[in-house]
Amino acid sequence: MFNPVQLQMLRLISEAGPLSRTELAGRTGMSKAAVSLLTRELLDGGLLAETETVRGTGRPSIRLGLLGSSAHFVGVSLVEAPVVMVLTDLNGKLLGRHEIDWSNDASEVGRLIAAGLPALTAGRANVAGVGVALSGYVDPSQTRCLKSTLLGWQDVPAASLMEAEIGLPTAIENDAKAVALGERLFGAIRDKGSFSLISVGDGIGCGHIINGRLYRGSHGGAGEIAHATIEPDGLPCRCGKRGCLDTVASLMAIQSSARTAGLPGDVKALEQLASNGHGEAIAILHRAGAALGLAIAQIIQIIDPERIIVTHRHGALDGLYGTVTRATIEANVLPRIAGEIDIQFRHVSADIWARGAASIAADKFLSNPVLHQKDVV
Amino acid sequence: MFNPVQLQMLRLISEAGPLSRTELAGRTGMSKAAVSLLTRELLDGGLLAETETVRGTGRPSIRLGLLGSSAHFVGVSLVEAPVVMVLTDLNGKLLGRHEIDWSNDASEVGRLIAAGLPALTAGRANVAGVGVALSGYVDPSQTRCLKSTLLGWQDVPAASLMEAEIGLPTAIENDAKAVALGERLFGAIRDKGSFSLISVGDGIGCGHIINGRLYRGSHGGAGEIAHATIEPDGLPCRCGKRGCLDTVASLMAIQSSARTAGLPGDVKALEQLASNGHGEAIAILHRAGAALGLAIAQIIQIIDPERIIVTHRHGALDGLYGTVTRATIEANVLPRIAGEIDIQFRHVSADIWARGAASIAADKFLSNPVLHQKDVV
DNA sequence: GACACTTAATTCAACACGTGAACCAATAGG
DNA sequence: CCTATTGGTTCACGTGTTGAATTAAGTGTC
Repeated sequence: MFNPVQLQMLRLISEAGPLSRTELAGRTGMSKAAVSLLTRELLDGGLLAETETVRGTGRPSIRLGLLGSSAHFVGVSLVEAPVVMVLTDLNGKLLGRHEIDWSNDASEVGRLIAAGLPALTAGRANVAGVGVALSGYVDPSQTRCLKSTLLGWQDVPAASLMEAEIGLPTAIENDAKAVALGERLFGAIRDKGSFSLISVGDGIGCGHIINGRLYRGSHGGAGEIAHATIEPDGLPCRCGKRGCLDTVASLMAIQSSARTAGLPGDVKALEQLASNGHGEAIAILHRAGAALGLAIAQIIQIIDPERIIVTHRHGALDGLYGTVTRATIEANVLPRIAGEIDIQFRHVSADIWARGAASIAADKFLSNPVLHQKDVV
Repeated sequence: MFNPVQLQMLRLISEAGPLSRTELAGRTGMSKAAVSLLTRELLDGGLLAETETVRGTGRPSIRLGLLGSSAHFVGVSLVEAPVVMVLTDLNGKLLGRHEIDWSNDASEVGRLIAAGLPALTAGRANVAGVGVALSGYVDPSQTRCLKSTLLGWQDVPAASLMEAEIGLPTAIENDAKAVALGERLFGAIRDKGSFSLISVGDGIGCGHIINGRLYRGSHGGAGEIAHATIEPDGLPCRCGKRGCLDTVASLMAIQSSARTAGLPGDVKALEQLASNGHGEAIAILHRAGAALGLAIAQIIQIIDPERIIVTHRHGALDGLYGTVTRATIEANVLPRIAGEIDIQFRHVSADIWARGAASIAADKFLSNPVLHQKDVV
């Protein structure tokens, strides 16, 4: 339908915001004549719209922006209960939110999603696709779940099963990878650079964006730092190994350690105790921070990204845990690199998974912008 | 000069060996008509040649292969003394070898290279470029050395300085990255996949090929596992940190540990002692293997490559060291991933650096196949 | 306020490139 | 010797892109 240069234009505008035709000509390397023709098709197709006119010397330039309403995306988080569905537009703007029941049966999930769609979309048409984030490994085509312990899946064609119920193009992806892509496509870091996003929650996940593209690894296993060995001969992990990052630094692990020590499992309470000088609380948080920091340092040493983003909920990294994490990164990365890397800690809400999932659908749409029949249901 | 499709054809043939025009049409997506025209230019330009005719049913197909002699590359290893220069053709075939004096002055190195060229090339024309491998960080344009402890360089425009003396396009690259690219371009793994190459020698280096391309990292620091922390609170390292892989697993570190224990510094001798049950020798080698294995496991968990190649000299990894390395990798990678990854240990000679360096020049040539004036010096 | 100047965007004839279909070439097998 | 089969070439044609000219829409100046 659209040619590769047009797709490139959509990506450029998605990254940089509205651009004038002349700017597009410069960035794509096409002539102004070509841009004029190609953008006309995109305008006619309803994907772009003239947003603002910028005045300077000479004729004002007209910025062309993505027409958000040209396509909507549904993102579903199968990461935890309740299952959150969100609706976004092409710019990543959140337009709706809906919760549905949990299920670990793919077809049933599909039915629940389908049933939730009317409430979510509130009559909005142009839903271009559905993305589902889940904990586990996903194949390169983003249709089969190779393995998910949480869902009890092993080589399940989950996307196909759901798609059969939903009637819209559906793709699945690993939760952390979806969040990383969400940051690239819908978030603050929309450039062609490289970053790794580490999400700290009940578990720990990581997704890499390399040269602007989601890097999934050869077996969908890139970024599996939760089961990287951080403490050789450490605690046994449910994965069968020992001393995995997950056994020390995840909120679940911290909670478990705290309870064993007769302390409250809540991280905030633990941080409070630590700030009052409670030795055991300090030890638990220090150990978690040291482990997470070491793992992040390994990532930096191995792939040297431009940025590291650590997302956390409930302010989990606002206290000692975060401080030790930062200090440990600093101490275990070569100084000349450490100074160059932008490390951000960021609060996020529970909806981050669903938004990331929506970005999976949006990414597919930007590679093949076809609107489907179900528009006017 | 040549269009992108023609460059793609050169890469395809470099990867897969000689291909017929029909095969090229299939792989590039071009029509047979286009391939016929485009290959003719490449044949006329002297880059391709008809190599063999394959008979089957129907008209035999004529394979087109890279004409090795169409371009020659000089690779120089500034990694250790003596400085080795090699001459290769476009297929990576070694055509010459020459040693020159060591210097850490870039212009002087340039003069030494220039002086060595006649002996190396032995009258062969079409030298398209020079690549130099060195220990340190190199900028993305492969012209400036940002930092090299060994050479005492800090932000030195080394490639430009050398080029001024040599009169041929010259590029520099980190040693391990050059070796990894050499494997991709000249070696056994010429596909578009992903692998990490770990080179174990006096020091330890690592280069990543991701989706068929050298991944350098945002600051040229990808793969710096030598200074990844493997033993927190371990021995101090010259980089200022503690417990770096380099302090435990490099041949230098092993040698140093052995001498401290009053044992021979040679790895072979140490392996011999270990196989006779010498406790201290076993401990040193075991510790090295555990460290290297853990570092490789981290790489696998973080980037999930298709392959890991560990290169070593003097058979350093043939004994206990290698055995422990393998076992440690196995024990610290998620089983479902471990089983999927091809891990190879490979003996290499000292010329591997220079050959890798030549591949840097070859890679540039394949992106812009222009032969330069100096041909007929 | 008329005019020159500047930059954005469009139009249009010219053209380069890739394609499909037909054609020629070279072999194996009957 | 004929046919089937596959590889490779030729050529008229169409599509998509370009450069130059043109139109458009402003600002700054005297």
